[in-house]
Amino acid sequence: MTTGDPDGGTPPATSDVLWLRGERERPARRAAPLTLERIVTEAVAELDAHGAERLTMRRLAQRLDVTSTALYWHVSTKEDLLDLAVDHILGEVPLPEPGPEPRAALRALLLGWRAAMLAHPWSPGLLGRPLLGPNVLARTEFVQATLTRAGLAGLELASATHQLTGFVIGTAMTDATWRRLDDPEIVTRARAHITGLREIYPTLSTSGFVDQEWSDDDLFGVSLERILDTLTPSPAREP
Amino acid sequence: MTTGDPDGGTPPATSDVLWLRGERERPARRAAPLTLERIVTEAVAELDAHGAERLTMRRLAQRLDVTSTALYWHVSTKEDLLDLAVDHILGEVPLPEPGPEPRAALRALLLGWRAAMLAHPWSPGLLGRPLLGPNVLARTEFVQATLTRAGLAGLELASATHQLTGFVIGTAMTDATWRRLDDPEIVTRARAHITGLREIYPTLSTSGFVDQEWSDDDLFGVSLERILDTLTPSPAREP
DNA sequence: ACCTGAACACCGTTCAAGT
DNA sequence: ACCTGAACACCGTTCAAGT
Repeated sequence: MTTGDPDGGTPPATSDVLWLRGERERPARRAAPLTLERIVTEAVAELDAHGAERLTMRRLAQRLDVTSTALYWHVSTKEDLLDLAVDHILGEVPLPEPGPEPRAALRALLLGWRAAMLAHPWSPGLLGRPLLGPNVLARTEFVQATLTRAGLAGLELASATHQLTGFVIGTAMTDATWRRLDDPEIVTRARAHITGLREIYPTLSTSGFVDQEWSDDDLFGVSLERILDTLTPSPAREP
Repeated sequence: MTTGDPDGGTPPATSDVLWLRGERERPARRAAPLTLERIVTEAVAELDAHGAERLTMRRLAQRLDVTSTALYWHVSTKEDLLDLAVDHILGEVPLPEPGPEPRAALRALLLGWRAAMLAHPWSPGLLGRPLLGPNVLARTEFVQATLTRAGLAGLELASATHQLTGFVIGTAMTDATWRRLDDPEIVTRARAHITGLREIYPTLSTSGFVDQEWSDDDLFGVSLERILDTLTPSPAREP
């Protein structure tokens, strides 16, 4: 291999001399080459910044300083890109050490799962496509492996997995809805709407459903413990 | 009030005589007047037929035999229309008689909730907006009222509501994904994809996760019972 | 191999105008 | 009050062409 001499062909015509070329004619090398990874990372950034409805191929391309059509060399469709974005953020979910305590491991994983989704509140709404990315599957594998270690099998195992994943996804979906609102006043209006219909919604308007006595994180926390209670040996609870 | 004589003014000019007007000149009265209700009903029909991504204001208008811009007189935005569609199908969920058996009432309501969503598999994906329609609220009111009747209050009530609604929504979301697929072969391919990576997903590929030993409805059924176990007095179960 | 430019067939929505 | 028609400012995606 020779030293870097990329263009060993005929010398350039004298009409093209480096020192005579204007500043703007310099290679102006792109900050980084366009790769699938850069595209996905930037897509996530755009989604975080402006939400799902504002992500367009053209805006994303602008961010990456290329033509929108250039993206199609790396990704075959916008839907594929969204699938990649979802799996990408699920990669942020830490996989706990598979220690000797299944319950703690499950709790840690599911709290992390929820945290990742709510950190990117556009993500729960994008879960309506087959979740088969490596990061999702790794997390699901972890859940099932841990449940197996806890002694579950067959229908009990399947049901437990169903319960846990359904629960994280469902609550993330509804909780993300409220976190995504740009106008916090809508929450107050929603509350007023329900309490204003006290006759129609007697329980909702008086049960604390509309108050924010407990945060959604608190609620998720205690609910998760209740579910884990039924799946793994648990500390004693009063009936 | 006189008998029907809508136009009591000057008689029509002789150049305009009923019997001389061509067939095509007849009023050609629209099948039905355009109302918000017809719009929503037809939107649901279009969604059922072709899915969420194919619903456009123009296609919907065509279905209703009007201009797309006519819709905007009745509905202020497409998003509002989708909110209406979601609440509309939730109206299909039967509200059980609030009999003396809370557990049976909850089971019936939640099974109905799931059934309605899966009957319109585009709906779970549209749950990312504040659910404040009358039909959703009525169902949520029912859940909370029944739980209250079962003796829950305060944090326990809030957590139970959170668990149940999160669970139905989350599982409906993932189950609808697979029911929406036009190509059933994708399921087989998904299965093959996981079992093909047996080293990476040892549990998933051998636990029955990919087999269809239990239908998603079966899984929902038993999981729901497990959750209800923790919320209401339940028949004895072995530990 | 990788990117640009032009083009196609659409979108949601606004608004003046008709009846 | 209710609907049409034209128009605006976009979309995702394809494809020939450049380097």
